[in-house]
Amino acid sequence: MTQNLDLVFAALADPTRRAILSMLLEDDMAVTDVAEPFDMSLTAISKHLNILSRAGLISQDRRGRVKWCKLEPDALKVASVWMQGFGQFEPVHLDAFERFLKAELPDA
Amino acid sequence: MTQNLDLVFAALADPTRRAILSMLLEDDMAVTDVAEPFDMSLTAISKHLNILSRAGLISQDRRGRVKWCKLEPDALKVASVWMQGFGQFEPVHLDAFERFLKAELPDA
DNA sequence: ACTATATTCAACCATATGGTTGAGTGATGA
DNA sequence: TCATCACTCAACCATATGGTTGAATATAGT
Repeated sequence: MTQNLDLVFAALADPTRRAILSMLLEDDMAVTDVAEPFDMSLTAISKHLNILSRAGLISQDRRGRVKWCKLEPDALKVASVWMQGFGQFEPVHLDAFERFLKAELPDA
Repeated sequence: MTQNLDLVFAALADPTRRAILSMLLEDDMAVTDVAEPFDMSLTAISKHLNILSRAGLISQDRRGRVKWCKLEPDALKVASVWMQGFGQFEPVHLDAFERFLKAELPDA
């Protein structure tokens, strides 16, 4: 559990990896396409993707020679809930918060 | 900005530092008192506190020979907002979210 | 003045991180 | 079949991280 938080937060601490996550928000992508906008070797991107994968933030599905990367936003929830223990984000009210979201974002 | 996210997420990636933040949730503490429950040198804790401080997650106020550490939960907000860009946490609805919190938690 | 307390500094260590290059594997398609 | 494409592996490098110890600094109390 705490290990998972370690991995998630560590994964998010790198700007390249955060950028990758943002890209995957749009659509699933192949490793080569993920790498394209970065001024960095494919190997480096491959490593970043592994780190994101081990943290559970993405899943990778190899189809033929192409490995498709898919965002797994649920993995952020653990971190999000942890943070809600601080300041104005009270974990007690999570249920109410989710009801609120359902009402506000019916098709999200 | 992105630099700040780097520092905040990196600071949160260590279990000792997360534990320290949880402790400071209760009350402000002196460095020695923060260190007490950990099986680790005072120097190590001092370093952790510096990392938390540089990330803006705590402030340190030296009064005499004692340095008081204070939680700064607002620093988590940047990270929290960033995460809301994923999954069910839509940044667009932040204002509505804050109105919701004000209504649900009048004295938080 | 002296001693104890609170904290930091400096130097060091082992391991992790983020990057590189060059070679290797395996699927695709002409 | 054979070249190409998508990706990974292995080895390496520089720097960062998380920890240690022993000495240093500075305030507080007697």
